[in-house]
Amino acid sequence: MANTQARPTLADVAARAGVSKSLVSLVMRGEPGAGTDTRRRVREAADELGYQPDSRARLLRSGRSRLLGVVFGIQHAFHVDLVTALYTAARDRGYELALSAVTPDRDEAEATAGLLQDRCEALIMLGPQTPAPALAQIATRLPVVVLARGVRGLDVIRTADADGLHQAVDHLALLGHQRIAHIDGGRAPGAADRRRGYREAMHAHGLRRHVQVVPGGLTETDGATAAHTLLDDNEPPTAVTVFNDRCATGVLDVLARAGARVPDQISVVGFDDSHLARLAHINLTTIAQDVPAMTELAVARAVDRINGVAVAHPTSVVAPHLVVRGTTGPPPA
Amino acid sequence: MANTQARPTLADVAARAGVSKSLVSLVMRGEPGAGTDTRRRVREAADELGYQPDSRARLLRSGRSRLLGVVFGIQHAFHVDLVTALYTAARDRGYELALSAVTPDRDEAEATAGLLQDRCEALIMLGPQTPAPALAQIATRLPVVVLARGVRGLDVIRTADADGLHQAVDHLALLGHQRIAHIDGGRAPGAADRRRGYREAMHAHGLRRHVQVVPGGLTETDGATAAHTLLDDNEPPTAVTVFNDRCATGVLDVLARAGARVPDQISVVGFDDSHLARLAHINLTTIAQDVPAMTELAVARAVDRINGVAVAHPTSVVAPHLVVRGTTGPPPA
DNA sequence: GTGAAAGCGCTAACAT
DNA sequence: ATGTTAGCGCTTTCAC
Repeated sequence: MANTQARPTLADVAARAGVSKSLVSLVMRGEPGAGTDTRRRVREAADELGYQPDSRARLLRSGRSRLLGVVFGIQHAFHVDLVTALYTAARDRGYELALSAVTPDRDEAEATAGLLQDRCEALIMLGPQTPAPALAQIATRLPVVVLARGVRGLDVIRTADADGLHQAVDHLALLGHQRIAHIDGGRAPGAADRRRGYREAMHAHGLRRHVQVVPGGLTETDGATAAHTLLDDNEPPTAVTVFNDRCATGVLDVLARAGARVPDQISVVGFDDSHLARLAHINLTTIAQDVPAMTELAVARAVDRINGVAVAHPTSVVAPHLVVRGTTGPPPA
Repeated sequence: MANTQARPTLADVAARAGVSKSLVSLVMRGEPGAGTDTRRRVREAADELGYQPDSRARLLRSGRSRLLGVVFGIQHAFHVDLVTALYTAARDRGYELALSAVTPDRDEAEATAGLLQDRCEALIMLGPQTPAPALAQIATRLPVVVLARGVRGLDVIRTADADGLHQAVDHLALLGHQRIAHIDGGRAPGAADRRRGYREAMHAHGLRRHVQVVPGGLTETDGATAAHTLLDDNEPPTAVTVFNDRCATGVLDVLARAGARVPDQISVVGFDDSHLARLAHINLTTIAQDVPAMTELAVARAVDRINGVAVAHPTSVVAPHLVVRGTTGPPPA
């Protein structure tokens, strides 16, 4: 249970195989320039000793870490989805991820500082709350790519939030809904754009007088509160678009307890298509953010910056799309 | 936006402050042995240059990383709670966390391999699925602490799962319930012990003939399925203990949709006291795992092993406790 | 209280 | 195809 023996080094392997360190180095990295027989002997020696290269030393010497730092909110369902996809995207381009979580007890500054010391080659920040100037300051030291939040002058990958709400309202209007409300995300990243999209779409459908924006937020609790507000209404809406899926589950929960049948009495549309929405018993109609596209763009952008490739447009906007599931239907007769 | 300038090194700071590298090294680490005035000058020079020590070089030289590797399932609500607390526990002992997530596309072996290369001084694995022999193999290379799963011969920190279910059944029996069912966790870590605790407690209360174990699982979907099974019953139970909170939310959701009032018609008890259970609209009565105690023990154990401290008992068991919220009450008359 | 020198494990540049 | 040398940025002796 104790690990008393010191780890073998490259020199140990070299001695055992009877060759120089350089050869071992080449073989371990799979580079050409070593004879077939030498190759085999080195491999054997390494296996026998249980040798594992020390990435710190390796990266210190080569001057690169091939590490992308990721700052994310571990409590956010959608961030979890993004991180999952980022792992894949990074691996495809030969990079590793260094995760640094924001928790109630560990703020963004602390999470970011850790990654800077690890000599990540770039930072990918998910929906950061850090003020734009502070982000810009960090960006003078290494490339920073911001995901899911708009920040002027920085590399940003984001969803066409307003467009998403157009799609949501279009869908509901087509089903025949008129009294369509929006539970918004307050100051959360993307909330302003989604609110705007909702308003524009309502206007476009001639439903201006039915516009109703209810204060909400990012969490289940925010959704629950907003749902109570809606139910207290004399003439509650027949459909509601919600800032995100997590908030929408709070809404659904309160509706179910109040005996309001979904979608017969009221339709609900979420946003994100996070894993929450796909759960069989939730089965939420939602606006899907294109996670694979966003994460691949984010990694690609980070790598481009690392390599000094010129970038035409710092902001990339990804189209969302409607996913119809079980929480939307025609309005009650 | 490009980071053209090279990062400043310790030598740069030394030159700027007009002192030797050694002094700068001392000051940056907050070690004693430098004059007050020198200290100030060094600090200034470092700030002006925006110097950040290179952790790789630092650790390479000192032979230590002060890094604890954590392998966790990013999709699991309870793991998220544990990671959050681990950050705090590690910081209190002067360690950092290196996170490596298990995702649908990235298995435990891959997550673990990454951390081994980073020269973590110990590994903390949350509810690992890796077979015991493979874990033991890793443990020959560095200290491994397993959280939330029992593994013979390894360092384990776990909750007294059976005891937790005793408390749940006691609570329900005291309220007057007799037909108490258990939705189990299948092959999940801890599931067998919780099932056993349920059976024992039912026997202790003379409710042997009411024992009913329904197949469940870890996720919301598993809970939803199990709830349907219960509702199809001729004589459904008046109370149900569920493997974990996540699964319990699925149960609650289905019950609400079916018009079953909680707790008037049926009481529900979860397990974990994850952040899910505390949400105002869920308000789930549950068996709380003592997350601060578990994480502190885990970090303490890892640090003890790193320092070669003798450990009397490899397995530490932490007591859970009942948290009564809104989903339990007396059985229907 | 301060500085000079050695070297952590590895890769890169230059031999042979 | 193989070996030798230097040095990444830092901490650690050991002098002064």
